[in-house]
Amino acid sequence: MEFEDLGYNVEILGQKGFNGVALLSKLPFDEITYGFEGSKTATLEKEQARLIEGVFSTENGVVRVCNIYLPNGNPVNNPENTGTFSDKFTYKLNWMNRLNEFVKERLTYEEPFILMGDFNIIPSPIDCHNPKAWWGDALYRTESQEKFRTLSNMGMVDALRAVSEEPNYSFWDFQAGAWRKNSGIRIDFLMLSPQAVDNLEYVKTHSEARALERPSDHVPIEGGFSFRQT
DNA sequence: ATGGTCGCTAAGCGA
Repeated sequence: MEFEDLGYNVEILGQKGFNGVALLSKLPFDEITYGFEGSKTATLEKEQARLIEGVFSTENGVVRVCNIYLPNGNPVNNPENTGTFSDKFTYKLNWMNRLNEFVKERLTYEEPFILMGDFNIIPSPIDCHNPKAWWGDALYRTESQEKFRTLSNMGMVDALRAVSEEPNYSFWDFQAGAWRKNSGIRIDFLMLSPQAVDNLEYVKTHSEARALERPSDHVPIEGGFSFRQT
């Protein structure tokens, strides 16, 4: 694997052709958590591969980093349109409930904790180019936004919004010339515990990556920290 | 309202 050749420690939780998350680290992993179940085998048996967490030791203490791929949840309604939510949207809401419980526990540790990844949530109108077009979508409806807001209510801070009021989109669809029209959305975040916010130096959205050849539809969000002695 | 574009994997699905 080429990332190992570059000196990274690599941990992956993946389901080929479906879901997957990974962490690369130059520091060794002290602990790894695969999904809400914790172990790789239990998680792959019982749930989708959407969460991986590593704990690292620095000379100034521990840092906990969790990468997620939150379910998309579309289409929201059942095809018969009886007003009932689809299995996919229900899975999304339940997954968010479990995430919120997971984060609540992490916050009791009072560690620098970084929760990052594809949240598949557009938190507010400023986070999309055309709010009207997204209304009712699984990424932009009250049920989803409320559960995302629970993270802030518990004390997690949206790192980008701590430093910028500009839209800073992280995703532009491959379809309908979305990149050309700057019809983007901000759905990828670094959410920080208070102890992580205290050490945040900068956040940078690498929108230039969307103009590469054969790009991803997402772009990287870089967070810079300088962890001090505690 | 539909289809628009990708990746994965070899037809159709999910995003």
